Amino acid sequence: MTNLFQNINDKNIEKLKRILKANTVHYQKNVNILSNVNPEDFIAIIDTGSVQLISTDYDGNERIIEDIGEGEIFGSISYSLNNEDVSCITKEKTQITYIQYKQITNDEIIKTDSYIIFIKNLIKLLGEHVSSKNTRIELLTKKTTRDKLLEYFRLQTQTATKKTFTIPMSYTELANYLAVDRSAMTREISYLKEDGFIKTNGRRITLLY
Amino acid sequence: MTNLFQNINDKNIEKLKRILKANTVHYQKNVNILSNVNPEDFIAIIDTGSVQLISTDYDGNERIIEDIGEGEIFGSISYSLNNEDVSCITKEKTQITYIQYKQITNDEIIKTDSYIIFIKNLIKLLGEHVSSKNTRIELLTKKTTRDKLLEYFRLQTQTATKKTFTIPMSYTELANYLAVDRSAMTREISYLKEDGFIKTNGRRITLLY
DNA sequence: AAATATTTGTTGCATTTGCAACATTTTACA
DNA sequence: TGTAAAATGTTGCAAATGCAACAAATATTT
Repeated sequence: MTNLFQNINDKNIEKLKRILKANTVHYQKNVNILSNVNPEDFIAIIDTGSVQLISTDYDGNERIIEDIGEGEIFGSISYSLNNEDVSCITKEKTQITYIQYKQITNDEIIKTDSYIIFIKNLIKLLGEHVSSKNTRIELLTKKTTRDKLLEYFRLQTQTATKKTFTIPMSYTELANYLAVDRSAMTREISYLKEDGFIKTNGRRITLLY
Repeated sequence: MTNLFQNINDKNIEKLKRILKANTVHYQKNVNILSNVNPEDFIAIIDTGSVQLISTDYDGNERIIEDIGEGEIFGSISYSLNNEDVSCITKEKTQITYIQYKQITNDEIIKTDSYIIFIKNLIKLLGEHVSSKNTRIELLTKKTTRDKLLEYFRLQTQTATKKTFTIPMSYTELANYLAVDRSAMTREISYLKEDGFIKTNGRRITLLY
């Protein structure tokens, strides 16, 4: 995962942040932070901690749009607020740096040495963003819960070629991510165990095929 | 929708393309173009025409990842090929310009006047990409076909505040986009008509609420 | 450490959905 | 323009899934 300031030394990061008029804010846990942000286009970088973007529709149903962790970005370039009621809640103590979108191409910054690296990082980061959205769409378009789970498991093991892995979230969150009913998902996981596809130990899953 | 070369005059577009070592290729209809592209990271811009990204899983099921039209971009920054078999098929006669990702920050280009505008356009375009993915995810995470349809209809009318609109694709493609069975979707549309929610005339739909 | 909240697992039941197999209409193209 | 191909509409049926209502196990907080 790319970090917005990777390959830039600390001194230059500070310089960039100053020229970008970056604004760093600290939050406690469970704070709704979007209500504090001015509505202009911005990029937010999570320095430490994590947040969750949640939308609430007219029926009051909450839906997790995105989980955002350390080093990741979010903001108006990466999602539109539509008509929906989107809130952003810190999941723990969190530090966030805000950059106004329009500052990314201000007169001073384009003369800065590390600017090119910064832009490269930003473009790469946005690309990774699209890629992770595509992954979720791939999962969401699977027809059955079983197919969603098996594909999710496959993705978890494909990089490491390992047959055992630990899911990086709770089963409740996984059900949300896959957009299935949690209890129905648990049921399907039981069937997968019965059918000899997997073995589980808490959130640790071993593929038997 | 942003165009990668918007706000740049033709002369400068040519200059940029030259410095970016852009490569323009013409294709006939129904050609699999990804097989002709070298595997290095690239951005592809559709000058004219349109293409469809299709993945085929191990079962032979085809799934439309994305429809890409005039002025839009695709390529290795915006999706990863994973382990899947992704092919890119032209839907009509199509002209595509390829840019190597690494050229975006080459030594010569960063001295070019229109570079900043180009970068701005690229970042905006990538943001719009993420945004459209988010929209689809929002739809895919709705629980029932009815909810998916009603939300899709709402999104179609929200900008124009009109109650009537024409869906920009076939019902077959819409079913794919929403990841539901086509015939079941048709059935649900019938129910929506029965229940007085909508009125249809081909692909022209009027909301009655 | 006790109390509270959250997560996980289970299951009956009703609803929703995919699937299959059509007929019909519309569109593409040779 | 005629023919083939694609899109649309319909419906019975079986399978998958959401929902509800729990109990039990973990985690978190005070």
